[in-house]
Amino acid sequence: MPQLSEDLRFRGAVHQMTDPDLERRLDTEQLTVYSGFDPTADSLHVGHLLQICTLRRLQLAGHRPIALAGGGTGFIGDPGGKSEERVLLSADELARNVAGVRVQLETLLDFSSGASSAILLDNAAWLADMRLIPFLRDVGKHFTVNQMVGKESVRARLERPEQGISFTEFSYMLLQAYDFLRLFDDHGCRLQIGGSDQWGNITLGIDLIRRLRGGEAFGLTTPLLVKADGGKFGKTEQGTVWLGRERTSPYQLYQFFVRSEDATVGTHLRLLTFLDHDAIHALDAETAEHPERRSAQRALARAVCTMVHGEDETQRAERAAAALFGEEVAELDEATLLDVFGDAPSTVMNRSRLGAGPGAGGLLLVDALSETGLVASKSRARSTIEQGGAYVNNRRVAEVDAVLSTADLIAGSYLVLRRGRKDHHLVRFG
RNA sequence: GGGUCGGUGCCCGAGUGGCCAAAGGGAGCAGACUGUAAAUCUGCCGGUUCUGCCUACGGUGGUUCGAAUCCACCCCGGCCCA
Repeated sequence: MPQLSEDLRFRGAVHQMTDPDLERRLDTEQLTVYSGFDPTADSLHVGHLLQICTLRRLQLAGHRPIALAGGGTGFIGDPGGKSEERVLLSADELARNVAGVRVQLETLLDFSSGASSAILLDNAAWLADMRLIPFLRDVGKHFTVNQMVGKESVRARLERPEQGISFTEFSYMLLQAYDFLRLFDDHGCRLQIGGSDQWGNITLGIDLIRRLRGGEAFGLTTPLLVKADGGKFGKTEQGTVWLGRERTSPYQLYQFFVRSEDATVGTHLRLLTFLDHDAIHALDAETAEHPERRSAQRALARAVCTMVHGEDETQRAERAAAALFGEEVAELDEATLLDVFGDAPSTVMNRSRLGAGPGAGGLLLVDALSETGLVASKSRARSTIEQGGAYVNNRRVAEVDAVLSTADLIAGSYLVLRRGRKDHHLVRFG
C-alpha cells in the first residue's frame, strides 16, 4: 500500500492544499477531517461521490472522517456555483432531506473501524438555535466584508446585476467557517475537504480558527469532475444521477458509468474507485488498445454501483445490461426477463390491450412509447418512429401506425421497447 | 417611497400591432458513422383527435377585426435617488 500522499497524487485527487506540509502530515499523523453535505434533496447524487470517496480514502489510511449534514446551512443555501438566488426549503423538506442524506452517508462510510470510525453530525445541532447578536460579535467581527466580497462565489453573483445575492446567502460562508470552528473545538478536526469551489469557504474557516483559537487547520480541495466537453458531470437527459435507488435505479446508475466517455474514464476510475494503481494502469492500456470493449467503463460502473448499492444489485444490473443489449432479445427466457424487469425501467400493462395477432388491431406503438415514458409525448413518439429511432424487441419499427399484438410477445408476456441506441423499457403484459 | 430599465419557449436571447408556436445560439432527441465513447454531418425540438384545434411570451383586466407587441393596475428583479 503506497503512502496516502503518493496515492492522492497518483489519482489526481488534490486540486489545492492550503499548506504544502499537509502531505507530510497526512502520511505521518492521524487527522480528523470533515466534509459538508448540504441536503438540497433527499438523496445525494453522483456529484457527491468524489467527496465521499476522498473521505473514505483518508479513512482507509487511518484518519477519522466526519460527514457533516447541513441541516442548518441547508436553510440558507450556498451561493457557490449558483447563478441565481435559491428558493428556500421549508423546515419539513429540509428535515426529510437530512434524514435521507444521513442514511446514505451511513452506508458509504465505515462507522466501526476503531480510532478511525466515521462520525456523522448535523450542523443544525449548533446552527439552528444560534443567536444573532452573539454570532455577529464573536464570529462576524473577524471577517471583513471586503474579503467576503472578493470570494469567487459572491463575485460571480455581484457581476450579474440582474441576479444579485441576498444577505442570507452572502452569510453562508460565515456559517461554514463557524462549522469548522465547532468541529475543531468539539472533535479536534483540523482538515476540511471539498470541491475546488469550496476553497474560499474553507480558508475562511481556517482563518477563524487561527484568530479565535490560535489553532492550525488545513484545507484540501478536489478537482471538479467534468465531461470531456467541460459540461457538468452527473447530469443526463433524465436529469441528475442520484445515489438513492428510488430516484435512480441501480441499473440506471450502472448504465450512467458504463457510458462514460473514453476521455474521462481514466480520471473517474482514479477518483471514484479504490482499485489499485496496477489495475488502473491495466485498464488505461485496455482502453487505449481496445476501446470498444469498454473494460474501464465496466470496471468503473461495477465499482461505483457496488459501493452504492452492493454486490448483488451490481450483478443484477450487469445481467440486465447484458440481456437488453444482447443481440437476440427475443430469445430471452422468462427467468432472465423477470430479473431484468425488476431492475431496468419497466411497466406493467393490461394484456387485453394487445391485439390477437398481426393485423388484428390493438395497442399503438405510439401509445406504448409515450405511456412508458420512453418519450415525452405522442408527437415525440411519432417523430421518433419516423426518424427510425423506435425498436420493438431490438428490431426497428418505422411505421408510425404500427400496432403491437400478442405475436410480438417474448416468453408469452414481455415486450422490450427501445428508443434510440440505448434507452430500453421492458413491458410486461399481465 | 420616487425615477428608470427589465421579466419571452429547458437555458441564453431576438422580436415592439397581423407574414409569430415566436429569429439565433446552447442544451436535448433521432439518424448516419461507431464501441451503450467522442468528434462530425443531417433532421427534429409546446400539445393534440394534425392542412385544423388548444396552450404559450410575469399576472389580471382593457383597447383592437386582430396583441408577445398598445393601455391600466398588480407581482418580481436590477440600477439610481430618498
